[in-house]
Amino acid sequence: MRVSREQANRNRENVIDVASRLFREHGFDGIGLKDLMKSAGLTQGAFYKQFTSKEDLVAQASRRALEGSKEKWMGATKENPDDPLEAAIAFYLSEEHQGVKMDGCPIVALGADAARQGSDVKASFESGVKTHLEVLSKMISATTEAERKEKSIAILSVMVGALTLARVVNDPEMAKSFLDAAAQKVREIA
Amino acid sequence: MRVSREQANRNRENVIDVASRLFREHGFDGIGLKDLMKSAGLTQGAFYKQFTSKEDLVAQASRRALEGSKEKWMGATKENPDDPLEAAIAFYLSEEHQGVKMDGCPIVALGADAARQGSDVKASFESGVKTHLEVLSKMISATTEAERKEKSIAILSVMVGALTLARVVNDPEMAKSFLDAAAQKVREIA
DNA sequence: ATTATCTATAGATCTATAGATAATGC
DNA sequence: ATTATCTATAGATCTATAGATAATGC
Repeated sequence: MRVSREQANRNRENVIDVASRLFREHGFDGIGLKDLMKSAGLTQGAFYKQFTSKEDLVAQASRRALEGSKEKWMGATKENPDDPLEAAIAFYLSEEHQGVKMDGCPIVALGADAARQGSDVKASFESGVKTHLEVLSKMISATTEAERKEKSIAILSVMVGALTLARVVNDPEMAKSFLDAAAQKVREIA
Repeated sequence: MRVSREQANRNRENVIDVASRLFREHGFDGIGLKDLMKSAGLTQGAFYKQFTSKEDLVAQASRRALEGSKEKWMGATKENPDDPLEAAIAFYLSEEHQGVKMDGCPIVALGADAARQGSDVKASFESGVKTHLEVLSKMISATTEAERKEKSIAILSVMVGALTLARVVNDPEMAKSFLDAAAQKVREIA
């Protein structure tokens, strides 16, 4: 039953990866440790040798999710080096992103949940938001650093807000109009 | 034990009011029917004579919360008829609103939760978001109706996004910088 | 007679822990 | 000898239902 240290580490990383996806899909309170561990190919009993509590996993999975999201943002620069912001708009404000929460932006999928959590979880979000803003700030034009910061915050806010709005309505056309209006304003702000 | 029809109606409305606040504070999954009913001065057993399921209450409490939020937006016009948008900025992008979820914007407090719910809950949010946009659209300038719509969507998105960001970080100064940057951009957009 | 609310409970699920097991690592 | 994982379970909590109670409303 016991596995090697390396395997145990792989297992732990896998649990964090799985949790980072399932939390985004169901919310922190929407999925239990039993199902999480099962999805990672383990049983619930193995959980507490790896994590001190569910909140511990919540914090680690949040960090993981935000790191993955930042990677996606950075990928936009690679995909379209001449206009990275347009590439970011293309993936972030897309109908696909609206539909697929599991692999999407954790700020939108879990922002309301995170606001109710303790400082460990918020620390994961804080450092993730910070790096998002850093990546984003390199995609835009500005004459001063203050302007660059303000623009980055505004753009991330528009995108987070518009995706949130798009996801809470039934009407797909209304949702699309939110994403499109946000895309247009992001271009104007940048 | 039985109460009059009028009292029963008052009780039901009270449960919806209480739920609209406690859901915003704890999330749809973060508070149970027992505590909800207790906060409304009733016991859990009375719940199912008034509601068909917890999801039913979730949908009704969401509608109630969004109506209250719209009222607050409309109050901004009364408070500062010359510049209603500035009044809206003052209450929405404030540190107080960042701190108090229970009476705050349900789109921010419950957006991530609502995205996971069924079409009844989303219908509550859809009609609420629509009316928010209508109120907001009267606070801004525009040459065409399309521009007015786009601006309204962008402004609501920035505000929802910035408040979300402000609530998921630990650092109060960072949070304030999000609210301030958003306020500035909202003024520029309008 | 009807019914809004109460107490009580069924049955499922939640987090966390206990003890057994079997493979690792010294 | 240590320990990662397993099965099993404790104790709390969740949604929903059942049946009793007492006041309303006809």
